[in-house]
Amino acid sequence: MDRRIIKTRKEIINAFMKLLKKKGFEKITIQDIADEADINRGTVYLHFEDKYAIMDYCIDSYVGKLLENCAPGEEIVLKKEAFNAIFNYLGENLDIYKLLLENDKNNSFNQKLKATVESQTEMAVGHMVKSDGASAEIYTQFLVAGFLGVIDWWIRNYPACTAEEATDILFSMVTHITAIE
Amino acid sequence: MDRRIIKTRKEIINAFMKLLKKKGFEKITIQDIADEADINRGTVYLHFEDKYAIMDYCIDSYVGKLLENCAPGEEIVLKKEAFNAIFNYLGENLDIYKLLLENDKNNSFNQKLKATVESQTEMAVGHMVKSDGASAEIYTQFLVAGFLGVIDWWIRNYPACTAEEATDILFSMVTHITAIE
DNA sequence: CCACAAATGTCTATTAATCAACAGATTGGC
DNA sequence: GCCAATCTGTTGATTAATAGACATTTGTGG
Repeated sequence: MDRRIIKTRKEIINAFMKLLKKKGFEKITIQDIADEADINRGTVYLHFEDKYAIMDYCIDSYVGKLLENCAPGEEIVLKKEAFNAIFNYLGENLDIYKLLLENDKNNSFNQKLKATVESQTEMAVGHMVKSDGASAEIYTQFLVAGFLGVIDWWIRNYPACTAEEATDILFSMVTHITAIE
Repeated sequence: MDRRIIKTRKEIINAFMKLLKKKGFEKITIQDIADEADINRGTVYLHFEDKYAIMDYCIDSYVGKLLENCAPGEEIVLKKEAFNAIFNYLGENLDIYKLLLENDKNNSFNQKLKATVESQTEMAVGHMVKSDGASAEIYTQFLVAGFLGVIDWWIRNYPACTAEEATDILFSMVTHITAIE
């Protein structure tokens, strides 16, 4: 892709995140973003409909970064190393993810994360428990919701516990559940 | 001026200075600069004839920064605060100025600096010593050359002495000379 | 010494970003 | 409420940067 597009988009989201931190979503104007990014105001409109679209794009890309940084192309959940990688990565970039969650009124973050986690959990559950369709699906839904719930809580309430503690407790619950059979 | 020009030029000189530090002037290629700056190679040619022009531009702009940071619009030399400001600024950005001097085969740095220092010294000397034309000019030339020589030595040999020591010694010499009359 | 890779300098067509101007919508203070 | 200032969303003309291609030059290793 054209370098200019990549650079401009990066500048916009950097400016947006900076402003999100400084004054909160509601007070952000397109003008602000253009000024902060040092680009023409019209250029912002070439890339995004409005600031809601920018917020959405941010969530998208940061969820993407989280996933690709923690399990590039492989199964994400139900492996202890993967859990650990996720909590560690979140810990290192906590300010960003906290900011996103706090300003995410539509629960987009969880929904986007769920899309990937769900499909990969399905596969993992398919391998581990030999159950008929309905019961496997219940396992899956329970695991996914539990996992996402803990992630959400951990980000919002850090430092309620360390990444290691979160990993250990979460993983032990998952293994107990998948061993019920 | 168009933002794009400013940004691109900044990216080029940043890349150039980084490469100057990493591999030295001779080994730098236009290709390198384009890669490092993450811009198209052709774009470099839109702004500069060759890498010598970039080097020249760097010296120009860093001499400019030095001057405007130390005496914005006023007389530069023959005031203690000005001396102090110059040495302090140089000290804070020593890596850059050292790099420039070490790679300045044409003595451009001194020449460019001289242009400003000379004209302002002339004025200062005109006020301080009541001499006829020729003798005032000798005062001026002596002061300018001495000043530039100390600056050059100080940058190349830091930390031979602190900014404060350099300021004090240089200023005491200047005051003794201008008091000869 | 030759071959092959990399860098150069230049070009064209295309695209993204710019500025400036606009009328209409919001907002905050008096 | 109203005025002024700001922000919005869009436009059109212009300019800078892009990718890609090209023939040429440089320079390094076999």
